[in-house]
Amino acid sequence: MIYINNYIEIYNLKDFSIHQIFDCGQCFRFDADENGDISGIAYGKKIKFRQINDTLRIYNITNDEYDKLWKYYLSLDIDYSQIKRELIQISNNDSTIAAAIEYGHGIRILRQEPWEMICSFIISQNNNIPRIKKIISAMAFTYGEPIDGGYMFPSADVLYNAGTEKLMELKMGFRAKYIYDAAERILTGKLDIDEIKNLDTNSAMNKLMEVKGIGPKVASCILLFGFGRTDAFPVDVWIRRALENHYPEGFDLSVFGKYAGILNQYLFYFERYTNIR
DNA sequence: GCCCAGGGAATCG
DNA sequence: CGATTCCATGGG
Repeated sequence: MIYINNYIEIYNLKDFSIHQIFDCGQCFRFDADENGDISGIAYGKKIKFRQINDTLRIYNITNDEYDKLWKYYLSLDIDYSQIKRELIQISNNDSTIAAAIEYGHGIRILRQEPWEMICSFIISQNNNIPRIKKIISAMAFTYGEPIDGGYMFPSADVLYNAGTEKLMELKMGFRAKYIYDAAERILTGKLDIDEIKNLDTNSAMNKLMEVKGIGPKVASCILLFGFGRTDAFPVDVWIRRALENHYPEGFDLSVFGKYAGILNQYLFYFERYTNIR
């Protein structure tokens, strides 16, 4: 893959760190290389990011594509400074929340592709990040359309036609039947991406949880990272630890409303990388 | 309620 | 080093 002066640049970025964004457990198809650049595939395109201070260079896209797609993918249409102020104000200057926001100052929630997120977070259950990445990579390599520099994430159609036994060969174990069920539901219309987009978050959770292998944690990850639902609050082991450690008396999630999911990411990243055990 | 599924990473002794 | 634990969900 060669990028010949084929890039755009964004200047004066605030609340934006490409390394934090791609290292907070929301995305499984991007990796840092030895230069610190981050490359991967999304929306059927291989792209590469290079950030130096408050300038971001994006290789392999045009300004027009940035305006139409990648700006939203990176949530650069959202004022995170304002969201941070609101979170701190709502929490009455809670010291943990302030510290978590300070620590993960450059995190943004990516708006990724819904079907890929459904599969990715089904695969993620009871699993660790290196292996999740391997399985998703194998799915793309084996069943995805080839593009310049890699493979697209495969459609529900090809995954369904592969069948559970062939999916098992990708080392996804007992999750193969869950992927198969999700693919079947997409093909038969029992699960409709556009319908989910129009449901309120609670109804969308329930709809997603009709799929075998999707429980509350996986459903809220899908909504947060694949549908831009920043009110979804996935509770995984790190969030559970964060809440137990810092709020032993209990934590009132409801007051954070539509930004609870963004707070979730600050807390996750803070707990994951600052607290040993 | 409890254990297992399939596997590799992380952590322990 | 080998042994054990971890991980989110559903089914027996």
